[in-house]
Amino acid sequence: MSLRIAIAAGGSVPIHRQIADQVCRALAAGRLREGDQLPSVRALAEELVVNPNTVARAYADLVRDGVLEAQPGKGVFASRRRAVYTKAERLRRIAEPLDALVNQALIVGMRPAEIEEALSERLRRLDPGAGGHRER
Amino acid sequence: MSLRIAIAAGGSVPIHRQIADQVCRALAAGRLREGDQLPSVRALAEELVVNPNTVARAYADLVRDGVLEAQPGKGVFASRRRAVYTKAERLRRIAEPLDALVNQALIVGMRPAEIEEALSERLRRLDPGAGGHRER
Amino acid sequence: MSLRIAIAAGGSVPIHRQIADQVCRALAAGRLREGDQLPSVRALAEELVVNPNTVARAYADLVRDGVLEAQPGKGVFASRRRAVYTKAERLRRIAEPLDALVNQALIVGMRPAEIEEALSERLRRLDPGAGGHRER
Amino acid sequence: MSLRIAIAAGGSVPIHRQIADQVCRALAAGRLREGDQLPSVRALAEELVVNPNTVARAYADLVRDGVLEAQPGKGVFASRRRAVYTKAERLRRIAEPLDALVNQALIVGMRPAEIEEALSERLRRLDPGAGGHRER
DNA sequence: GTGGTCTAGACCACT
DNA sequence: GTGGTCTAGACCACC
Repeated sequence: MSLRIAIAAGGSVPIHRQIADQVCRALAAGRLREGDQLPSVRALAEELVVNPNTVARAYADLVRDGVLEAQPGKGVFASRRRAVYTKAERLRRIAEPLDALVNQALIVGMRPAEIEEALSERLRRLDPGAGGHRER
Repeated sequence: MSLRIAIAAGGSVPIHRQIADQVCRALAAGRLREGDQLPSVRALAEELVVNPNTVARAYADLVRDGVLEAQPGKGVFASRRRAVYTKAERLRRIAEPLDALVNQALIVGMRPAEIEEALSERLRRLDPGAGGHRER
Repeated sequence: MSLRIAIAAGGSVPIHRQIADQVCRALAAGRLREGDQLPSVRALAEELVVNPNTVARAYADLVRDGVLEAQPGKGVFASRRRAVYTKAERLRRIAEPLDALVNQALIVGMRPAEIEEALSERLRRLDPGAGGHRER
Repeated sequence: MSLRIAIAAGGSVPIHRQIADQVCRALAAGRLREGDQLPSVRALAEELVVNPNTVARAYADLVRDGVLEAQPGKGVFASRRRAVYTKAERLRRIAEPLDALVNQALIVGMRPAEIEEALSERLRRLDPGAGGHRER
C-alpha cells in the first residue's frame, strides 16, 4: 500500500491528526493521485491497529477540508480539486508551527545555525520513504 | 513594563504555553535581558485577563527549564545561566515541533529548499545582532 | 499494580513532589519497568485521597523530564528513553539537594567519611543487584 | 567575623534557613564556640544586606531548637548544651535530604558511582577542621 | 507585597 | 474512560 502511514504512539500528536497529515503528504508527494480510492476505514484501522473511529475522524476532517471526497456506498477518494497556494499564502500557513519550532529551539539553547542544521537533517530523511515520525 | 504579550483565545495552543513562548521571544529579541524582573504573577494575570494560576504555570515551566528564576517574596527574574543539554537531548526536545513544521509545510506544497528559506528568514527577523548588539 | 505510594501530609515536601519522587523510586527499584502503565490520574488521586490536579501535576512534571510518557485517551506509561543531560547539567540539577544534605549532615555532627558511608548504604539498598544500568 | 555567612539569592532555599544552617555549621566546625556571642540582628542584617526580620527569624528558630540562647537586653549566645546524637540518630536526621538527593540524581540519570563522586567532590570543597580553628 | 501549593469543579479532545 | 487545560478561591511561607 502506497500510503505508508506510520503512527507514533508516544508523541503528543493526536492519532487522527497523524493519519490526516500523512494522507496529505502522500498526496503532495504524488504517491496518491487525484481520483484514487483510499483504503476503507475498517481496512486502514486494522492495518494501523487503531480504533476505526479514529480513522473515520481523520477521513471526515479531510473531506471537510476538500482534500478527500466521500462517495456513499463506494468509498473515499482523493479530491480532483487540489488547493494551490501562492507563496505568501504558503508562508502564512506555516507561520504558527514555524514559530513553535523556533521558540522551543531557543528554550533549549540552540543557536540559529544549529536549528537550520536540524531542519536540513530532518528534510534529508524525508524522501518518498515512510512518514517522518519514528516508530515505537 | 511592557512585554507586549498577546493571548489568542480562539487557538488550540494552551494559554500558559503562549505566555511562556512570548517570554522566550522577548528574551531572544532583547526586550527582556538577563536579570530583569518580570511582571508579578498577579499583575500579568490581571493584564491578560487570565487566572493567576495560568500565569504561575507558565512561569514555573520556564523556571524548570532554567529560563527564569523565581525568588519567593521577591519576584521572578530572567535567568543568567541557561540550561545546557547535550546535542542529542536538544534534538529530542525539538523533534515534535520540527515534525509538525515539516508536515504542515509539505501539506501546503512547499519544497525542502523553500522550507529552509522560510526558517532562515524567520531566524533573521529574530536575531537582534547575535551577541547583545541591538539597533543598527 | 501497587506502586506503594505513601503521602506524608504533615511534612514540608509538596504532595506532587512526593508522588513524583516515589514514582522515580519505583522505577529505579524495578517495581515499575519501562513501558508499564501507571494508575490513571483519577484512580491514583482517589487512592491517595488527593485532588486529581495534584496527581496530574506530578505526572506532567515527570513527562517534562522524560521519565514518563502520556498518551491522552490511553494512559500514562513509564518512558523507554530517559532524558540525557551533560555531566555539568546533571551536577547543576542536583546541586541544591546535595547542599541540603551536606548542610544537614554537618549540623548533626557527621564527618565526611560518615556522610559518604551513609550515601553508599542508601544506594546499596536502592539497587538490588542490578550491577549497572539497564539498557534496552 | 568568623561566621563567614554567604547568601545564595538565586536558589530556592529560604534565606532565613541559609543563615540558620550556616550558624550551625560554624558551630560544628568550631569557628563558633559554646558561650560565644553572635552578631546582633541588625548588625548581621546590614552585613548580609538582608531584611532584619529575616535574621530575627533565623535566630528565633535556632533558639527554639536549643542551638542558641537569647539573653534579653544582652544579646544572643551559642548554647552551652550542644546536642550529641548517636550514630543511628544522626542517620535518621539526614534520611530525608538523603532521599531527596538520591531521587533527584536518579531523575537526571546519574549512576550510583557518579552520585558518590559528586558528594566526594562537594565534601572536598568544604571547610576542613571540625573542632579546630583552621580557616580557609 | 511576592511566589507556591492545594482543592473544587468545569470543559475539552482523544480513544 | 483517558489526560490536559482553565477558573475560582483558599492557605502558606517568604521578604
